[in-house]
Amino acid sequence: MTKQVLKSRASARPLPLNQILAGDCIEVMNSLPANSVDLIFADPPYNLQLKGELHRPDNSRVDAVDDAWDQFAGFAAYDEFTRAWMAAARRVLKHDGAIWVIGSYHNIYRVGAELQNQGFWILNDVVWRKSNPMPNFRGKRLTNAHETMIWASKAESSKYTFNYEALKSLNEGVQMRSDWVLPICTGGERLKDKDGAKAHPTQKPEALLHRLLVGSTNPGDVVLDPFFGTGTTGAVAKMLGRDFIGIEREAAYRAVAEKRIARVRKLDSEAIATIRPKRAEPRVPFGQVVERGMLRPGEELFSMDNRHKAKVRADGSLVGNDVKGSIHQVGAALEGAPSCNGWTYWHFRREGRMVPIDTLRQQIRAEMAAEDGRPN
Amino acid sequence: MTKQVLKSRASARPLPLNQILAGDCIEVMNSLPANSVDLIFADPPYNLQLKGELHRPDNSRVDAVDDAWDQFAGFAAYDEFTRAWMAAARRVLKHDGAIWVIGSYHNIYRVGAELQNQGFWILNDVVWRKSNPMPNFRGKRLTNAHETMIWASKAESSKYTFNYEALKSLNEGVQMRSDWVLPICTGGERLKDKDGAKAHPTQKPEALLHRLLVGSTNPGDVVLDPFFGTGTTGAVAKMLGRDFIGIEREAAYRAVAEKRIARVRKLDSEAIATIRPKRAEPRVPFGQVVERGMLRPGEELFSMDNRHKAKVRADGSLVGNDVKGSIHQVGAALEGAPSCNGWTYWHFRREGRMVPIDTLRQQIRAEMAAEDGRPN
DNA sequence: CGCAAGTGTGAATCCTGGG
DNA sequence: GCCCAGGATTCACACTTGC
Repeated sequence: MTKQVLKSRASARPLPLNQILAGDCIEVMNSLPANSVDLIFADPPYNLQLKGELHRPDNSRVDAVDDAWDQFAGFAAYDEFTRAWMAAARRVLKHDGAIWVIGSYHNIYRVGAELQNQGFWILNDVVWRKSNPMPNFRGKRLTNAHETMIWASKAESSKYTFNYEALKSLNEGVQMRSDWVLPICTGGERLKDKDGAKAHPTQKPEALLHRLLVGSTNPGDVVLDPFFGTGTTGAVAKMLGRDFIGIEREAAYRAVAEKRIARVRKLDSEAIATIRPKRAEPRVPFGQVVERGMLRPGEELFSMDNRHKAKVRADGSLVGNDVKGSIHQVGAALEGAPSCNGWTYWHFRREGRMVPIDTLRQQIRAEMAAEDGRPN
Repeated sequence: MTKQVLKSRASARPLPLNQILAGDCIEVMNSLPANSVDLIFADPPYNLQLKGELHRPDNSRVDAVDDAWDQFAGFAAYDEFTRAWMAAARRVLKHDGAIWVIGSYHNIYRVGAELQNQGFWILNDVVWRKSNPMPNFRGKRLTNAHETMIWASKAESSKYTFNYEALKSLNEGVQMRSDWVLPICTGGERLKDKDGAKAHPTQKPEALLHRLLVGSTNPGDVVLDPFFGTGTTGAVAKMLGRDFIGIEREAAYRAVAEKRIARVRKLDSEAIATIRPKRAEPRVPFGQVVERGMLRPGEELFSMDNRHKAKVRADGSLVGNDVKGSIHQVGAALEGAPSCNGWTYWHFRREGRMVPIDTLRQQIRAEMAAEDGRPN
């Protein structure tokens, strides 16, 4: 049993969580409360030159195009479509929320420019580098071996979610880059109709959504996908303990997605949990180290290279070489640096060895965690 | 002596070939005859919009791109700038010509949309994946590890130049993809002032231009670079036997570029010529050795017993004693053998010693392992 | 001389909470 | 909103210095 309609926001209307909503995504999004979802993943139609696939927001069909003038009409119609769905998405998104949009060179430049025009703030563009792309059969161009994803917060001032440590961990301890090498969706993951044909022409690999959701959402966040298709976003969101809202116009895709997501089992919370960043640790004033007697007033601290020293004072400040202030301020002043992390800069002597004072902070934090009964 | 003013077109005005023209690129381009250049490479300002200073974790300051030429009032101003230079470039370009524009997420979406708006026809977007990008020091986003290049013909109907076989040969028999892994410009290639400071903040690597010009121009073609900077385009064009026209506003950049290009020696026509190789066993592409500058086109390779030699060409093929082909094919032909492992057969001279080219392959493999050995 | 260790640096939209 | 201060944060190379 998944919760279906639970979360309510400032708006009185509840969110239809973990459901696939039928209909045109613009209309459906406009029926949702404003400022209510944490992340949007959008995989809009790429088509500019494909005949008969492009519709205006009012569902009227755009005529096929092939000459230069009609090309312009094609772009104008696509831009209008983009503007409309993106504005609707923007309204639903929380101020601190973010959006991902995936596309190819056919549409991504229109999309990226419109994101900026609407006030979204691009955080990165990410290249999905396909390890097994389709070759260019006619040999007239380069193998089109990648797609582009744009990651943008709702505004420059948004406090977007970014799980830096989790992605670094996914990347064997090295900071995650903006180029992601992943195979396209094939084999058992690729959904098929009864007759064996692929259920959706552009099904995205779950690995892509996995990395994306781990990196830019937290467990319990609400992820909206206005072009849901066969539900890769929903499947991965469910697995990772995120809530999703899918919107899909085609009944056939909705049916496939429903079945698919029903089969997905949510990972247990231990598996979902990721490394907690240090920023999330409670702040410990250096004065507490002194108060608790872990360091005594008058004791001397040393920089790692032993070139600088300072004396601890009763109020938790330091004094060294005529400089007084916090552990950070004195360290910065002595080094002539713009800033300094005093916790890692200063060391005390114990049994002839130099120990960073950060070990004392970690001790205090461990005690605080034990008191709260909270896992560290 | 290079030819200076030779080619004339339908227009009576001659083209100022292999020169660096001073001034605003829009005015200068408008002074050139219409429909006269074969390729444009444009590296316009990215409009980075940097705010404060940034320091590395070791407190050293990042030398940011804060030059006046990258300052724009906003997107509207940047769009107007883009529209203007692109229209001027379009006028100068032959109907069957093409354009490359490089940028980052800050500007590339504006650029790509305007390309389409002006009627250019995007052929590919190419991702330059940097093997050694600057990290994201604060851990707030993904490492910005790539830049984007858009390749577009003047119109959908253009018969653009694409040397499929040459690029395939550079990639040792495998179709060239839309993602190119190349290091940023450092070391001896990076131009410095007298005081050791970098001469230009955003100098592009020659390997990038090498691949681009081999793939999308022919010898004798005219390449226009309206944002010439310190002249990477001109240097590579000259080496590869293409003519260039550079436009640069800053006198200091022009001076550096002049000196740089004067030092470049044009490869002989045999080295420049590209071939249609028969299918070679794909392994590590020998072309990468050339692209990365580990061996220069024109350099001679020798058999271990010194009885045979061959010359390296720009597309990674060899020519020796009227035999042309891959390192393996030429070795086999010269030995009268049914087959030959070119990697162990061929040697180059360094400091009087003969070194097998296989050491270079091992070097590349080590780098590739470092890049791809971990999940990206 | 070689190897190890240390230093410098690259198109970057790079912090956050409390008062 | 602003100001202030705590304190968190890096990868791949090339080059230099030291033993």
